[in-house]
Amino acid sequence: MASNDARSVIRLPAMEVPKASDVLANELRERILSGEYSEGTPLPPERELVVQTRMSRTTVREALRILEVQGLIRIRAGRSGGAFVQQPGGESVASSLDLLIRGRHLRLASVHETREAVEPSCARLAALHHTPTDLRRLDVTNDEVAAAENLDDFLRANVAWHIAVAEAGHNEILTGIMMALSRAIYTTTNNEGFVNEQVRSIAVRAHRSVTRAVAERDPDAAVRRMARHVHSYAAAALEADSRTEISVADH
Amino acid sequence: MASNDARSVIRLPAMEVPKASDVLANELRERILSGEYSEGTPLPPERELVVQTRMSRTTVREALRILEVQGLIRIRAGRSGGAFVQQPGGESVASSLDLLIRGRHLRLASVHETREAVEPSCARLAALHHTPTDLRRLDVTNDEVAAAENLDDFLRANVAWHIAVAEAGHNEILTGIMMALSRAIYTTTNNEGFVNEQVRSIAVRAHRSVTRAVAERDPDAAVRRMARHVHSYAAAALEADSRTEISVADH
DNA sequence: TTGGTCTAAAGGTCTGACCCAATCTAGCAT
DNA sequence: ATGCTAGATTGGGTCAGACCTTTAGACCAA
Repeated sequence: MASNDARSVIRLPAMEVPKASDVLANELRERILSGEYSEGTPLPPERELVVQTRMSRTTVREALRILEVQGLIRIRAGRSGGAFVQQPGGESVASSLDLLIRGRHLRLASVHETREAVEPSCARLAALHHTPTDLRRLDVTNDEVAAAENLDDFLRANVAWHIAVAEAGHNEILTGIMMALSRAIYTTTNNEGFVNEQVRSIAVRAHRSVTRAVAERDPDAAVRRMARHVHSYAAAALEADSRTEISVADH
Repeated sequence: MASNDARSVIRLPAMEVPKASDVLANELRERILSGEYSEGTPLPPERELVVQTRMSRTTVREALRILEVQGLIRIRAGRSGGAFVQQPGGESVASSLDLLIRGRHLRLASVHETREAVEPSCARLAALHHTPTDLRRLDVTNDEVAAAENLDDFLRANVAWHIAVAEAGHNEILTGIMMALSRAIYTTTNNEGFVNEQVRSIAVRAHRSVTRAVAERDPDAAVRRMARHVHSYAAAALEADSRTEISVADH
């Protein structure tokens, strides 16, 4: 090697040869993210993309599949089907967080830690930015929490209320994070049976007190009350299954 | 519609017919997430999966592509290549958050809001859970911040320090979130030119004071100082480009 | 009205071939 | 022996073309 150094002065950097499907996926992704195509705009049919790009249908389809998994397009079969542009929403963040949590077998503590970090801030933003519609939704969902007759109903309504708080803050990033955390907590708290009548009535009261702070646009109180609520809930859940890892969710 | 209600009492839910590639992807995903296969385990070659599943290679490949995008496998070409199991890491969360931020053209304020919500808690966890290695890394990266000679070096080192704080907290969810936020802030703060000598030296001092709190295992101080630092940085950045949306990152 | 049938458009799947990349190995040259 | 090069092998990447399935719409028949 060293003896060849003088052979030519030309030096080239290490190069990467991207896959064809990635090239197409990247191109389309940039266009979608740039906002060039608005929500719902149909991409050309696969066979049309084939003639335009001069790639094979296999390649085109792999590119579309990539974008679909990333939540950037939605694909429907049948006549007038095809690929339609879709701006990514909180769900894609939620599902990737979900994979992280389940795949790493993260301890329940990590999820609750994160929630304790995030949710009080959601309450704060909700107090600052909520609309009348948001307030109504908080009341409605908390009524459902109070009216729940079995464990599953309770958990579902509980998640709905917490997500309503996040959405009242009108910050889509935090909302996406909360959706993911809620899903994880939902699948773990289920089957645990630590949710008794007492826990439920305490939760309902805590929710009401947070809602009041939000309605009165008192961010500090909202933070304080939400922090206390989440912390005590986490402590109870952790005590109920100490040192347990998250079990695989039933699909 | 209403007149048809009486025609029959029978009600059926909307049904979904899953795609073959999704079926395979789901099957493999469940197995990977369950921990049945450890990190690095090779999946059978595509052609082998074809004979085992009696699906076509196209279908098998689409399934593998899905898992690859979700960060559950890594695919290498060439002899002794193939698909290898990979537990999802923070990067996949980061990239989906990145898509959300870029795709929705979220206001810079949203990103900073989220960061102000998350990062103080990272500091708190760092104060509680850090190891000697973590501390050293905080010092090293902050020295790089101080030594940076141009804007790009500064931003890079700055991101590295903040991620080091997150990792010192040993919570992978928060780490993933911080990675995503940092990436977004990096691409937006760049080109803005509000980072002058004064901002930089203030940042270095703030980092040192947070690091001290972490080293002394004083969670409250860590939270307070980090909150102040992040808040002032956000205020400065927001003032520098008020009411501006995130520009498309250069790839 | 209600249901059947047909057609066209579009995605979903299959087959089989060939191309490229990475690795291993046998054999040749020194 | 040593070292290197030329296949051989195993694997993913791409292509071309056919056929199946799903859906929308139109038209027809009871």
